[in-house]
Amino acid sequence: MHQSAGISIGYLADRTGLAVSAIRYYEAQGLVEPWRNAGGQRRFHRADIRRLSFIMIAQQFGFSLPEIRGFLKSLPGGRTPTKEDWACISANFRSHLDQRIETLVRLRDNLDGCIGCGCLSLPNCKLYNPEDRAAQKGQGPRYLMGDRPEAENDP
Amino acid sequence: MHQSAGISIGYLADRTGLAVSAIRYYEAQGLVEPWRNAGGQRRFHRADIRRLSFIMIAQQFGFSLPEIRGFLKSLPGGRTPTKEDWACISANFRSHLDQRIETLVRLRDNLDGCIGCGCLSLPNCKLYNPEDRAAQKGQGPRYLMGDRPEAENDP
DNA sequence: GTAATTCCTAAACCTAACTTTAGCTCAAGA
DNA sequence: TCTTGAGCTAAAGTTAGGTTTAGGAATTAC
Repeated sequence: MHQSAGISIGYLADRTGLAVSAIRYYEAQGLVEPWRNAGGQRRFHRADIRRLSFIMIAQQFGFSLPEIRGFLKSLPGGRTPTKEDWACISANFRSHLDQRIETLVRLRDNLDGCIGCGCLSLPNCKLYNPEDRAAQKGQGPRYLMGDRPEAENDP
Repeated sequence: MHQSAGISIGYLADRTGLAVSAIRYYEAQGLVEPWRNAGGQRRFHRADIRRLSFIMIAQQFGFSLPEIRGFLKSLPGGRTPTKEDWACISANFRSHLDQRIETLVRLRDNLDGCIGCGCLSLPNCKLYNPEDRAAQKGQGPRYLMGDRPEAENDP
């Protein structure tokens, strides 16, 4: 199989707009796996241009490199990914994306209640509701917007 | 004016769910401005509970501390913020939030074209379009998804 | 064939957003 | 009063996602 010489890291950098150092960093993070030529230099598959572009796009959507590595795991290791491989990974990616957007929209809508009440703090504020709070990412404030159910004015 | 003794950093931490060290860090970043008591300990306004909660919420939406400081600048310095003050800042915040969500949705819709074509790379992919690319945050890939208009198969 | 690029590694450095540590002071309760 | 928890500062450490630097080695261009 005349797998060809592969492309150099510099060429890959030119084609993707990434810095050479970033590509080496991605390799260290297991996002791309070049081989080496006789002189020890990295050689990449032409398909890695697409792979790295996918990484850049996913980053724009706020996914971390480990999350992106997870997406990329579904791509075949031995051969060049086909249209179908990419369609599959894209669909998976898309569903995570939808989730992310929905979370933001829900938080925004909750915030709307706060703007309506004009104080960001009353019990009728939805961000204040435990169930809504549970949906938030990370730890979040224990008592959102500064009030505990019982009191605003204890010691 | 019996401005009261103010609240301690530990109490503020308990009420917001933030670490004491985080609150001190926010002070260093100019997000909150406590005064000191006779013994040199920080004292906060009760209204700072709300202020810090706002910071936490804005962070969940992905805003940086400098951006959040910008939002908070519209709050009055001398007096405790009123309902109206908070309504104003919330509206401002909301519009930035809308922008952020729109950007994500637009990117997602562009990605849909790619999923449709199944390859994440053809010229009919919208992420490939210079105008759409211009709308992206950050530098972004120069030739998105791995193809230049002219060629997939040059050197 | 030689000069200019490009590439290599390892290690240090960078920013954001914090946390941890060390050593010391203040305040609150029995 | 005295002990213990809470607070103070300054500096160093941490994670993510890289970049920069230093000192060589391989490639490419003329």
